[in-house]
Amino acid sequence: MDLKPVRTRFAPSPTGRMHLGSARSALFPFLLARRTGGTFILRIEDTDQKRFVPGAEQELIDGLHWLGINYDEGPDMGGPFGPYRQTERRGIYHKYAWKLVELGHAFPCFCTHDRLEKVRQEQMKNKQNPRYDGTCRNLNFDEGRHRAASGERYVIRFKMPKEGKITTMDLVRGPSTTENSALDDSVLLKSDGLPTYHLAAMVDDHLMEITHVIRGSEWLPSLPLHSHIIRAFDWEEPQFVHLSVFLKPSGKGKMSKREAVEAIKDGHSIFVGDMQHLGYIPEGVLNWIALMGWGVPEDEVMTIEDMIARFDIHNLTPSPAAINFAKLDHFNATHIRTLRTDDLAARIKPYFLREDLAVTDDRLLKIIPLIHERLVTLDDCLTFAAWFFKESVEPKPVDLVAKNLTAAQSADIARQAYAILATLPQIYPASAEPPMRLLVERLGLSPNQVFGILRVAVTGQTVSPPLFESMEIVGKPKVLERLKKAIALLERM
RNA sequence: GCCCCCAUCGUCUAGUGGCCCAGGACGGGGCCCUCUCAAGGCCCAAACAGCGGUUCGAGUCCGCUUGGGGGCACCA
Repeated sequence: MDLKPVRTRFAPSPTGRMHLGSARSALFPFLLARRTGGTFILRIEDTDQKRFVPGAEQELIDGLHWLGINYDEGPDMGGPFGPYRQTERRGIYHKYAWKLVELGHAFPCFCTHDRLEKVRQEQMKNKQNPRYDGTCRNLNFDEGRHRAASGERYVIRFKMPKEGKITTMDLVRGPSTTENSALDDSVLLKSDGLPTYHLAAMVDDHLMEITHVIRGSEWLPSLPLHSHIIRAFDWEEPQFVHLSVFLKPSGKGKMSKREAVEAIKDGHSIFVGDMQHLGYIPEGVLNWIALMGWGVPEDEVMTIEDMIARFDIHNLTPSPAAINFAKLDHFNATHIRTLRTDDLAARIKPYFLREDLAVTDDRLLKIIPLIHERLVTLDDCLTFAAWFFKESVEPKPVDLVAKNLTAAQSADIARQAYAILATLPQIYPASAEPPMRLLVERLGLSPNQVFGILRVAVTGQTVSPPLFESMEIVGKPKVLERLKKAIALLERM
């Protein structure tokens, strides 16, 4: 791969929540920039005042920060090519739009919305493609400038050539040729003075010296327009890469708003902002996102550093990718397993606190080794270990009855276990397990039956970390107290 | 309706004309380990959308069909 330092960007519009697609649109240009020792910038494309959502920009910034996708220039930190928020660059676009008019590649258009709408209806009725009808296309330059200066409402449209064709280039799909006659006189500058995406993005990418534009494939159809704009200015064209879209898990279509909300009920989400709450760690989420649309020949479990070292545009895949939450769980669990004990403890603690459990660091550190490899998401720590921080547990009596045994028999076993454990100075695996196994043998039962009773008695649940290690942490007095309670429960059945 | 893009196991993908009776990962199934649940180990099932070309030879190149996705705004 060519390793000349590149300048790449993530240019979201603050119109909603940050989802997987946005995250990947940020990740890949970030990886390319880091791979080549280049620069990655964040630019906010907020030229649509109607769809603007307050707080969306902050969610974007928080999301990037959480994922570890750090940018070198952006609205919150500045940089040599600022400002990085398009509404703050209004004057720039105005200047360039009129420059294009001067160059004969664009024209001011004074057509009203109503008239254009009627024309469009007519065209649709006649089964024609809806297009601008060219009314203002050949307006005299001075007249146009005069009418605009006198306060008449206008937009500036690109003057698309009527004939000829243009060949565009996408790095993962190769060249593509389009007939100019299929293209419209698109609006570049809106009547509110702000640019459309087509103008703003091209101007900014040029001014900010972007070398590689990595963006969603929804832009592919307008690439010919973008190429035309760039060539009209006689600018150097950046390399374009269009990422495939994400499909819903079934692979049938994009995920709808409703389906996105549905997913959260199953503990899954397509929104970056929900991930932490759901117990996902950035390493897992990042690995998952990276592998959708990127074919990595080597080991698929990667840290962000691995990704940087391996990233190559030529391994990007053009076909749409279905979201697979099972794979997210896999990567999350795998990355959790690589965490150091103290790191995991720090990450897990908030989930206990969230449930108002009295966590102590000391006990938490002892518990981690018992639950570490059992965690798929961080909040799984609650299902395995919440009981460690409770004064008492409330086992269901039926759970205390061992398989193929009666309540009375189970109670008797519990009494015998109690008697043995009570004689020990302390309870820990080496002291408690051998005598318990002897008991199992003497009774002619399976370890599962006997240990099962003890597990439910001590932890209050049928699934738990290893029994004797758990007992050690809880301590002898509590173990005996809980056993006594369990015996009482069994006797009452 | 018009334009554009895509097409290998259920899913994400490897594969750039012979190394492929197609490899890996997730998920699924089985076995082992085992105090539950995990983790780990071993094994199994599972795909080149179809049809025509090109070629000595095609998953790999070309065309068509089909299927899927995206776009046709003073939204991005």
